[in-house]
Amino acid sequence: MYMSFGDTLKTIRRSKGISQRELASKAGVDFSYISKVENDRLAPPSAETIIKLSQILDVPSELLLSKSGKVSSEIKDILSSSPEAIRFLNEARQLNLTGKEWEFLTDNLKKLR
Amino acid sequence: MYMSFGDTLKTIRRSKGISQRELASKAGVDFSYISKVENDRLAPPSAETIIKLSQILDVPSELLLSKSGKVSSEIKDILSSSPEAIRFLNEARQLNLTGKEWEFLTDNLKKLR
DNA sequence: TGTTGTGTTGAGTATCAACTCAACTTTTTT
DNA sequence: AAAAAAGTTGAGTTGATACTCAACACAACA
Repeated sequence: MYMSFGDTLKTIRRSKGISQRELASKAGVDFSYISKVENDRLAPPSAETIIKLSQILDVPSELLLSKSGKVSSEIKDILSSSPEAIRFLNEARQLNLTGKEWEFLTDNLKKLR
Repeated sequence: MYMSFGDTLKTIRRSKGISQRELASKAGVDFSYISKVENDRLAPPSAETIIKLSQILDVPSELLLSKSGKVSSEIKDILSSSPEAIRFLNEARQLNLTGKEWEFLTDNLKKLR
């Protein structure tokens, strides 16, 4: 069952017992903005704000980032670093890898060095 | 020696013996826009326009995309598809892989299936 | 019951991305 | 040297992104 960005944020926030106002002020945005985002009345925040929210809520940022369709500047950096990295991702796309397979690749990464 | 997006585009275009006006009209943008981009007076075009330009110039799109800092919608798709893919890239970032290593990973990808 | 905390809504704003259009200059060709 | 082609520049436009601010609603608890 698919959960939107808004639903996901709302669920996490509630599970941590923190109000929209508190989350918003810690993240440096208006609380009404959080409300709208949680109800999918506005698009997800910027990658940077999503990362802040994740830190405040103490969840891995990949969770919300992946639901947002936004790309962090760190990831942009690595894609800027080499055409080969982009090519790798394009190849990977055609294989439609599962989460488990990505994890396998992450493990393999360590063996590379 | 580093070449900016603009320099790269200009060099490729000239090597193909095609004018700004011709490139622009084929890509569906104004020629003056190409001029400014080539001289780095404007930021690189959108990922989609970069891909068009690459096709017209008959070069792999990764070349210009990597210099642009832009991310194609295809790549965004795969990052939206799983947090594990994002995690993989973040891990890879810390290793600061070389082009050769990325190519190695691309080859490995095929063995995965 | 009223006031305090929490969530929702509408309308508006600032900044940026990705360009266009018109005028001009420089270079190349004949 | 004149004309045509190619390139440059400034100023402006359009739409999206990423929000804010003020007003209101609702719920709960003292």
